[in-house]
Amino acid sequence: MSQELKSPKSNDHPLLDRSKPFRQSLLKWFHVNSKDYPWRSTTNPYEILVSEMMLQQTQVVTVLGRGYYRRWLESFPDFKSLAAADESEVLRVWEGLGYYSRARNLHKLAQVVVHELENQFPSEVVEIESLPGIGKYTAGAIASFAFNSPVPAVDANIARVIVRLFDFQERIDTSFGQKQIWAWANDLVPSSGARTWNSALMELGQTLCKSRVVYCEECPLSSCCQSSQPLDLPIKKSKPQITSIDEHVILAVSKSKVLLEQEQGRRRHGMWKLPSRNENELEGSKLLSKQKYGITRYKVTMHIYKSCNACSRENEKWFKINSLESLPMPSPYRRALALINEAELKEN
DNA sequence: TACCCGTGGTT
DNA sequence: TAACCAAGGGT
Repeated sequence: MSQELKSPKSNDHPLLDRSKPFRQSLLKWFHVNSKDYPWRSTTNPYEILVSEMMLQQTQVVTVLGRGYYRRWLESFPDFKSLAAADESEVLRVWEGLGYYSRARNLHKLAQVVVHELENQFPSEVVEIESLPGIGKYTAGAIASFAFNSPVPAVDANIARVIVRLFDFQERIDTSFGQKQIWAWANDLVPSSGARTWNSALMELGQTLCKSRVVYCEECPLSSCCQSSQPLDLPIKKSKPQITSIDEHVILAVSKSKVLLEQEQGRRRHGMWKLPSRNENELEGSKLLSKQKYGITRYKVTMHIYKSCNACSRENEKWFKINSLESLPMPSPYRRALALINEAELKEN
């Protein structure tokens, strides 16, 4: 193969020859422009872990602006309280953030820390990565942010910055591409001050070196950036096409109770939803509403029918309407339940 | 490796 | 406005 890993450590790259002023330039910029996130003002591994799990594939504005981070720490302030909680309660606090396996993994992780590690979160990046729900990025992030360990942590922001800095003209969503980026990140990270370094690199990607907009005039690294067309990088395989599908569910209300079904599969496992029915069972049922929502690569049209004589099937259960708030429920069904008032009126 | 997993902000 | 995509990880 023509794909050879470039090794900046061997000083064969012009960028690394100037590594010292290069670093100082970024750190100076960060000192002036860094944002005041709550997870940046702590070195508590638990609080940093929670932020990293929440921020996977999720924007800062969602985690902070919609109160998820604050509510989580109020509900589960430490490993012990999280380990002791019911999964249902854990999912309820996570509700609306999506990718619910993150919450279940975080729950499991807390139980491992409390019951197997004597409530002591590991400081070695290899041990951190062995915990449930923790991959290479999150392990590096926690090791550097909480313990200031000199390790890289490559998220989408840092990958984009590095790829443009070195003008890497190959796909990054391959094992080779990933190895190259991590090798560069590893060579860039300073032996002391990794916490600030990784934060700075990340924030550069978040604010100036963005995916579809760049502000090179303001960038502290513009003088050593190798890319002439930054918006063409990084190179990835195009995303799969969106498929439209239909979903048929019932809103069954009786005696101030509503019938719900608990998800069993890999998707939204353990959460409650409006029960699914085959379309042919619903002939004659009144269609209350059609609501669209997206999930992964699907655009779903949810058809909601009023059901007058539904019976509970496997994994289905009646809940008092005034108890629904404590159940974990995916957002589309939470919205659909607003129809209850309307449905009840028609029942009476 | 390719695909799966949610949701909502941004362009 | 629809497409893009965000502090990724698991299988």
